[in-house]
Amino acid sequence: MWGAELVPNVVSFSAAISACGKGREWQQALSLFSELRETALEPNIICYSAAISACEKGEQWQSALAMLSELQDEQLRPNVISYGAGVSACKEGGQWQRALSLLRDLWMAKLEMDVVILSAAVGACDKGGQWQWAISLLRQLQTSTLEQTVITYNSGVSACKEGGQWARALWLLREIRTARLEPDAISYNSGIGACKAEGLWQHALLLLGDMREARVEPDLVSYNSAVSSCEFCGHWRQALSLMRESSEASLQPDIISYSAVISACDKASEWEAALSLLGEMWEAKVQPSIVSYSAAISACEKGKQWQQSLSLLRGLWKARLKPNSATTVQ
DNA sequence: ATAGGGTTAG
Repeated sequence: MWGAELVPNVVSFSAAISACGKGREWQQALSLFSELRETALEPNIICYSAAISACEKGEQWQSALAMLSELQDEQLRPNVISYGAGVSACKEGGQWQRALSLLRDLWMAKLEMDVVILSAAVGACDKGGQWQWAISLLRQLQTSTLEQTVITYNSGVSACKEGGQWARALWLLREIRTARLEPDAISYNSGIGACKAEGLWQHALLLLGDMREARVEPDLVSYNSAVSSCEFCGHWRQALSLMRESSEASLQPDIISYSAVISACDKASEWEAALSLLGEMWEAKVQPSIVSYSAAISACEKGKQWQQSLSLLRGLWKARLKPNSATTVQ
């Protein structure tokens, strides 16, 4: 552009910054922004929003918020788009208080609230472990004139799950229908995930059944979540049988499926089953990870199979996976 | 002409 003696304007800078954001090149986006500052051009709200979004995609919540305050210093008014990118950046960084504070700013600026920014805020509460706030935001949505979406509910179910509020999670799952929306696989999967608590594996299985009945095909995440609830309860046979069931449903068990079942074996001190599953992974061309190895090693240790533990540790090294603190042989 | 934001599994 320079070579052709064409001078980029604010529009070209905005487009370029946005392109960097989409390509996950946040440093590049910010350096373009400082380049823009060195010209006689005045960055506008669109440039700023593109830069904030690039920070968000690069998980740089501090930079995103810095840009948001900088644009206000420049006497520019943030709009829903700038705030939306900011809330999302806070969500990624687990900064739920800051996300809520941006929501308040948006309200104070009398800007129109929308369902996506509210969902992002619910997501921030989810990540920040604030299920009460997540529910409170969801209630705000319900009493507003905004069109509700299943995604907001999904974030809410997930927040309850993260907060260990399984009954509330399942209650919200039911509320989706009350709101005349159709729960999708993610809704059910979050609900199944919420059943990872003492004695709740049967609930997880019931939800799998509910899904089929509602003609929402369980996917690998559904099965893996159910396996995980069995793992939590130490029901390794049930966990294994669920993994087999997923195969029959043409869903190839992946690294997460195997790791969860091997962890279930560990919990039940079933070292032989753990080892056999680890071997099966190789056959299925699923590369074991540090998680699967750790679980198998722990199972062997519980069974006092020191030789096996050592041999697995060596296998870990050979696979060039760094052992972590969970893989110590006493 | 140029900007954007939401959900699930080890």
